[in-house]
Amino acid sequence: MTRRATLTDVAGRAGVSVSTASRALHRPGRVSPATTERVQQAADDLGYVPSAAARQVRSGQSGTIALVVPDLTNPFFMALVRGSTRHLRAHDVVQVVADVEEEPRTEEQVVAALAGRVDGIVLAASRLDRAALTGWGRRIPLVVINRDVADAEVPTVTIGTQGVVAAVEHLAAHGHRHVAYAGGPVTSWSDDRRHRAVVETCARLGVRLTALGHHAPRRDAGPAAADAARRTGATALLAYNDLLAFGALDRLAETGVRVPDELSVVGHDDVFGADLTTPALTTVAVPAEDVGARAAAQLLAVLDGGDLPPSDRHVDLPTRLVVRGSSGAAPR
Amino acid sequence: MTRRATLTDVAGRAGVSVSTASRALHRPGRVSPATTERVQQAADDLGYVPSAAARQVRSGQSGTIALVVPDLTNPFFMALVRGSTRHLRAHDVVQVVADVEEEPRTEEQVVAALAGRVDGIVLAASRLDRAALTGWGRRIPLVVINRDVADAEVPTVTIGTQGVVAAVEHLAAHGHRHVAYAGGPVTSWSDDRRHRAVVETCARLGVRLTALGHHAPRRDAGPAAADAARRTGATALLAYNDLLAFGALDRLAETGVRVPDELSVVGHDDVFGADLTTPALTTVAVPAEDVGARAAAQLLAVLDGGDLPPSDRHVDLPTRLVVRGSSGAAPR
DNA sequence: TTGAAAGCGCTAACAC
DNA sequence: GTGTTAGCGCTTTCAA
Repeated sequence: MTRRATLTDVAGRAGVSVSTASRALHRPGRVSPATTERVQQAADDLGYVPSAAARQVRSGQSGTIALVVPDLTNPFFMALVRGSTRHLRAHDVVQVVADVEEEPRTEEQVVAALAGRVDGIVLAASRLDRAALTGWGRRIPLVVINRDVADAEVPTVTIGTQGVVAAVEHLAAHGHRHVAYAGGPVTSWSDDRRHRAVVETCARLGVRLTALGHHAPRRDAGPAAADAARRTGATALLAYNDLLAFGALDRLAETGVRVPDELSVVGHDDVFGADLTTPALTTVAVPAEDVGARAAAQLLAVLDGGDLPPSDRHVDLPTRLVVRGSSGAAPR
Repeated sequence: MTRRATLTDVAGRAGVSVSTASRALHRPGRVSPATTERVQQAADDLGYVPSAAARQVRSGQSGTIALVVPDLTNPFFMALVRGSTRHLRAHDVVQVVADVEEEPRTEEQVVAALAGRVDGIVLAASRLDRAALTGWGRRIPLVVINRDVADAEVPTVTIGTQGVVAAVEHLAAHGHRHVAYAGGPVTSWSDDRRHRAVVETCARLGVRLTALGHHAPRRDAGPAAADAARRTGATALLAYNDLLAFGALDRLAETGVRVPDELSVVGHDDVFGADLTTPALTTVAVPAEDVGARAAAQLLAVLDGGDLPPSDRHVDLPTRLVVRGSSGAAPR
């Protein structure tokens, strides 16, 4: 592989000017069939691939948007990515996916690196602080998922608390009087919102609630959450997400605690694998693909429509409880 | 959001020339502190973000490579993506991930769209035919994962058959005399290779083998594979990948077939969730992150080294069997 | 139908 | 230390 062929090379080989070559390649019809043929042949011989960058310099548009997620190995974000990909593909927009591995530092760097090469960015569950978020919002079209940047003019897509509320109600209906909540990352807005909803619902139903503090949203953080839950004497454990719940189930099985007989466990997200565990995990289903698609749609709207009607600036998608085997009646 | 600010805007606001502005921003030290300060202030005020495209037109390099995978929702590819991401991040290269959803047509389009905007492409488990592959290999630096393009000069990273061979040996050692193999996609090179290894090992050990034909590498294709396996009278089912094995387990549980007592099941990839099933899935562990990282490394080597020593052009990474509960002694 | 030339945003010689 | 200028690959007037 030597230097990539340029349009000038193609034009030279075909014995025409660059402009003719350009036209032949992109506006067939404005050039004689014979010439078109010659140019295409030359392009083929040379393995010519048009430079998107050069196009972009002229048009000011890259035809690319970026989707930044905190953890690609979390099946929830995969689903989200897929929803976004599909929407964008249908609109001929190339998508860049970046995984920042839950690191705010990395996220900042990645956003900085991406800002100059894409037309807009979707930030999923961003761990950036509000100032950074509004700062970037000034420099490049932004859409955030599961963050509230209400006063700032950044469009958002969030997921509702219907599911967790239903989860608490479900537990209360099965006789649980004491529930433990294993929280997510400190910087997580979702966790904050979810936690509030749980607090409120427990209060309303007269259920005692113990907060177990913050946890990394990963399976390996689950065992500690399970142990903590057991120590509180709660009869049900509500986990920030399914990965955490998986880890809790691991630990409970290991220590011989029967689920749900001795402890009910409820996750969140209904990720791949939630129905593989024994017992299968009761969890909150989130329309992750929709979330991705809506965010992509919002970004495209901002990009070519200019401004979004206020009603569309903040989309909140509903969640719902999926009851499986890991939750049941409270002990005794 | 109006037009994005350009370097000219910044220079204008700071009252200096574009080149000074450029230097102040990227080569502090070659410009007086006072000027640097003014320029940076102006850039900040304007929310200036340098255009990567413009840079690229000059340098001919985008600092971006693409990773194309057949299915992002398959945890195996997620792991691969992560390995690649990490390697590239460490080398300051931005990565574009594209999910082509097992569609050769989509793959072709995506590659075409990406070829002009990235410096190179890693194709994981490409479904493109050999001609298309070599064609693209001529136009842009390419590395393929789990494909054999031996004669063409495309570097490859493949995974070995140690794991499946060990799986067959393990089954034979436990008294299985008849094994069924549920194949992957028709266009899958991995399936072909894996299948051959199974055929050979079975022959060597005097184990009867029934091929169940091709299956989509997804959970929803598993039930049919399970049914087919049962009909053959085989005592063990070797699945092309874990997703297929999960689906088979679903179906076996549903129809009351005990695993492994009545039928042993072995998957491939050891994806997330393989240890969540009951019984946990015996499977072949693949160093997916390594695969991604090696492919990325190869591409970078091609990109800046020019040519790769022949010994490094084709990397084959070893796999190993992980025995869990889903496989055991043959019935009676 | 085709060609010449300008210009997109940026960097790097090359002056001063 | 700073400004002027040329040119990266491409598209698009504007002429011919």
